[in-house]
Amino acid sequence: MGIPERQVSSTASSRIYDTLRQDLINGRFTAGEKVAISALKERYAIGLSPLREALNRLAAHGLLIQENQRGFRVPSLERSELDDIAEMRRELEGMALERAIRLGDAEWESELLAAAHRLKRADMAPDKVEEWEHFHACFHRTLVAPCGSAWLLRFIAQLHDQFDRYRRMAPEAPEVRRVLDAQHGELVELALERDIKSARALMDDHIQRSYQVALQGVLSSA
Amino acid sequence: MGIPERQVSSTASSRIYDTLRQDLINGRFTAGEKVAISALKERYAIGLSPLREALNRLAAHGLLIQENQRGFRVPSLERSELDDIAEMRRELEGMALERAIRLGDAEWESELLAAAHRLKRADMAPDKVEEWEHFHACFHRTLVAPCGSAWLLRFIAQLHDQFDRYRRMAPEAPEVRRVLDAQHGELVELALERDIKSARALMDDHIQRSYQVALQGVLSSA
DNA sequence: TAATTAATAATAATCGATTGTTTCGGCTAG
DNA sequence: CTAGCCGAAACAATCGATTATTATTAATTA
Repeated sequence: MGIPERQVSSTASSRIYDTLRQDLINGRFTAGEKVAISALKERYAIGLSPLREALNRLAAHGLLIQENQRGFRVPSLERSELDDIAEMRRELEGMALERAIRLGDAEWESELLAAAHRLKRADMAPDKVEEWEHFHACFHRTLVAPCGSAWLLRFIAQLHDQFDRYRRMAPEAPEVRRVLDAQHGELVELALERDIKSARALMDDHIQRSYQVALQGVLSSA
Repeated sequence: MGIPERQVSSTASSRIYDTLRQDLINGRFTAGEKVAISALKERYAIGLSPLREALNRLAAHGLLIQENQRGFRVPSLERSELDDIAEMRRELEGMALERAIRLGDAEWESELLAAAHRLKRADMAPDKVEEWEHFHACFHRTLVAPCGSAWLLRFIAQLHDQFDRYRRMAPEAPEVRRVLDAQHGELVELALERDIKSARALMDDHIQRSYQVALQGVLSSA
């Protein structure tokens, strides 16, 4: 009753894919280590076939490295790669934000306000981090959603996954965190005012600061 | 010999992946149709497991659409999607070309000249199209190769796959083809002269013309 | 001793069979 | 007629076992 929901059915493949994706982003695997497939099989209590299908997908997304006849490895964390990812985020999210501000309608404004509010209210306490991360990802996705390009959004999502691998590895930086949180609100304001130039500049600064935080993770573990 | 050879071993998975990728790009599957897995199994004489792993990878790359419990479908060809892909190509390849011209060294210049020459000499006769396509892809890859961003190159490669699905569906246009071929040579000249502005403009025009050609494929089949 | 090869263990990849879900055609009730 | 409900057939997903390849260790030789 109620909603005639589609998408009720999932598969073991896609469930383990989601789980592994989260665990990879959250750094629950040591960077650079080889993935022991049969160990995963036990750890997640899943069959080999769906597991291997998920690993193949993750490799295609760049969250794993696949080498013929020798399985999968977790990509190592390299400063040069973080630089690349951050730089691409600046370029692509800047582009997307500009377009979103041009194309976004009233409905977008509402959803953006809602997403920002959810994020602001979310707690960052250790046991609530997952929830905060969810709202944070949602906010950034909503911000650029009406950019008009499915491919641009796809690339940005991929870059976020990569970036978060680094960010979550980094030590906390409360004072930067406060600035970043404030910027979320400011981004909404500028978006509503349709101030493209300032919004892009702020987004650039936002990513740059996040980058600085994430960088500590690479530097400390190197 | 200097280089220790790599990639000697392949797997059934990656072989069928390469084959299917080519066949999808070449339009050997009807756009929008459901993929009959067991039919592919026969057609390519391959087991279910490697086949499914390949399909999962292709879906992650955007060359197939995966729906839980109902297998895989070949994406349909939509004008709006072609517009998106072409626009993204303009943005990303323009960006990459600019950086490549800034960063490319003498070795790059040599490889670029070589790639352009191979392409020029390649025959476009029906039975040699595969070879021409190979050299064409190589040329464009070489052109932007030293841009310094692995992620940018990855995105561009993905867009090329998508774009080519449309282009190869389109009817031949010999007079546009001549212009496009000439532009390859001009792109090399401008790159060697390090004329960033003109090179970007020409690349933009090149993609725009290719887009016009590819568009005929969508319009005629619609 | 160091290098090379042979034997063995570990594990990645693949196969064949089974299970579970969706689709489709006919049937029935309203 | 038409909407809804079986049951059968088709097909996607998954499992358990097997094969092929790589990694490790021991043995052998220069």
